[in-house]
Amino acid sequence: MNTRLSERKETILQLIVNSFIQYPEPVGSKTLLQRSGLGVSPATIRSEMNELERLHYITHPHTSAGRLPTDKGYRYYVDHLLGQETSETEKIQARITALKHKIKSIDEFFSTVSNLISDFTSQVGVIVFPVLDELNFRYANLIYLSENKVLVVWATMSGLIKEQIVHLDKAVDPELLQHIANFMNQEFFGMPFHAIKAHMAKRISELERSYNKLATIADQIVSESIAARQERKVWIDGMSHIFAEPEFQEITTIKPLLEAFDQRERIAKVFEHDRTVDGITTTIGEENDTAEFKSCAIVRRNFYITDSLCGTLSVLGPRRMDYAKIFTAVEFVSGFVSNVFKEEKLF
Amino acid sequence: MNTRLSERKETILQLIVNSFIQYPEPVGSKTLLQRSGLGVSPATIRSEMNELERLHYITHPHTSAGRLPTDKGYRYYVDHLLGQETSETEKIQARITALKHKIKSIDEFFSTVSNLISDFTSQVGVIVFPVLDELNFRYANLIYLSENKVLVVWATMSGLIKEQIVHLDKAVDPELLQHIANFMNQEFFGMPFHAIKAHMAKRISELERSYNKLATIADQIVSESIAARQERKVWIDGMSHIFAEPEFQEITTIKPLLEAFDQRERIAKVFEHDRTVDGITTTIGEENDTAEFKSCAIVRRNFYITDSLCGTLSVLGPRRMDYAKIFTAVEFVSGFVSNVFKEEKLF
DNA sequence: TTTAGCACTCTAAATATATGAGTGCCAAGC
DNA sequence: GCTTGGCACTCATATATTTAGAGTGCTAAA
Repeated sequence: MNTRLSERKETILQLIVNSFIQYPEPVGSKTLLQRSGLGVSPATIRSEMNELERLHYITHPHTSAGRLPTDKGYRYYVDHLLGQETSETEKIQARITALKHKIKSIDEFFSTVSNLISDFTSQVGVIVFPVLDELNFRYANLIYLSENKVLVVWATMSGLIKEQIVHLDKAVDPELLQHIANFMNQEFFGMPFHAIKAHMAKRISELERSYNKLATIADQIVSESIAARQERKVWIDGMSHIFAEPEFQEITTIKPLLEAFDQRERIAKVFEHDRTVDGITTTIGEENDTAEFKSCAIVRRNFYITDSLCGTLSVLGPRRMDYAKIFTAVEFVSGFVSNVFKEEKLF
Repeated sequence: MNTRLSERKETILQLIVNSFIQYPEPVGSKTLLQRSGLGVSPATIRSEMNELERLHYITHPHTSAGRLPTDKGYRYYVDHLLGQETSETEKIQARITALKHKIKSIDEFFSTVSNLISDFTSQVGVIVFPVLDELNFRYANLIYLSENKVLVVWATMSGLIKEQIVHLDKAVDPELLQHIANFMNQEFFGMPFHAIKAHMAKRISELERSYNKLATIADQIVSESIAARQERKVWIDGMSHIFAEPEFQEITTIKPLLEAFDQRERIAKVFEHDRTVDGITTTIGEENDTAEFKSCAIVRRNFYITDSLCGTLSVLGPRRMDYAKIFTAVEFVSGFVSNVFKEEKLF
């Protein structure tokens, strides 16, 4: 399975993949020879191709067509045949540096970053930011809307703001709300949101005697807005790049993709990444669990907010992608984002 | 120009538009006769059609094809021939009522509403919410990030939260920030954001002597985050409905649409509406200024936040739309949204 | 092991043909 | 003076036919 191909087979596979990435048509032995300085005849190439096909690295759509890579072929290419292509790093670096001084809000920041990555790669850029749950509490602000409606504003240590309306069972007045807010800000500062519910439960028994009402309401606010199901934030950019790809020139192929992107919550799950995975991951074609993306490849890379917490930056495109270029871009940009959170202390 | 057509011409135009809305093909005199109980021969219909074509209400793509409405035809249809179709109002009403008790945040609320309207109409739903500028100040929160970086959180009276990072020219400490926040909250409460800049300028001369530093920094925060160009919020839902429309079955026709939707700020401008316009507005085909939407129709309706301030709820679809159904949906849903802001005092 | 030669395959493009829905116009009829 | 049946004409769409050429696999010789 994991055996290495002969050197010439590797070269030919690499040439086929490169050719197919550049020109979206199956390539034949003769054309391949022309495009590379390979010192053998078409017939030789053909017999090697025959072998590669037998091993399922390449295939051809019909008898008289050229060869193109299979998922397995792409996989081998990505794992073994990808030369470091450092061509465009300066360009990326330049735009990233320019960005550094313009960060205005997390929302705008990620919106810009997803645009950046999509621009560099000419593919769809997706960023998934972790749920509130996994972030740390900075402060809460409670705004009186009516006697049983409160607008709750949560701020995280990393600068994310989340607001939410809570319908209370008991009536409140603005003064009591202020007390509750003070209480929360004292109690929860720096605490991860997921720990708050439990902390609240512990404190409530102690409090109930003296501050019955305060405790009950604070508890309801925590239950309904922190403990309730939270949505991850997702930024998607450059969906129209899909139209440039020759494999997506028919509505029947584009439609499912765009429909999938209409479902943000699902997209968040698909593009999220295990936080323990460091470095770039690629899933190619059938390796993707999501039906809609089985004709695509996804390149993912975590960026880090704290040591234990991360978001994911991804690129989605056709299997026929310039992986070298995309790897460089993803590596750089995700590194930049991690930096913003860690070393630069921008948030 | 604004003259009324003869009754029979109106009937025929109406039949043509209705037929074309239901079946996306030009309709001929014979087919039209079959589909309607019109008591005249095809030849008669043909001569009437001829007349209607001479008056530019209908056209035909080639000699041997049936007729279809022009923009002018649709316009006449929308202005004069639209019967009240009250068929689905209960269904809409039901889903709206169910929604009322689940409002959690402005973001989620509009995300749900745009989904609702897109669902009812089977077209693209767009909601534009006014810029911060036009809303009223509730409170500001200043969070110390580093000695010259502040996270500013603005809350509006209507419950919208906006956060922004400001890079300060002068260094601050958390205590000073707290003073500035207190100052702002006292000074600006209830004031429309667009008035704050001027108010600040007026106060700064009085203050400068005693609170030099506070005033300078407060001024910078106001200038950089309130006075700076603000983005309207936009929610778009149901873009994949476009794929169901027969006039958008080729990538060349879909691509420009989706590319336009990638540019949020532009979309906001296109779908925004003059606040003085009350009631539904329709722009059909060439009536749309935006090049990308000249093959579409847009139905817009303002909803009201205060007497002088409003957002817009719109539906975008092909010219060949079921206007009656869409008018009903837009009317109901925008009415509901206005209600949420005004009478129900949810925010 | 490599290669030239050759018969064979199959798509894609180009061309030809047929179908039929729809039109405009005219002369006859109510 | 409308209305209508009849008829020649038009033109997009669908189907069938042909052609060109890129590419293959196989074989036999180097």
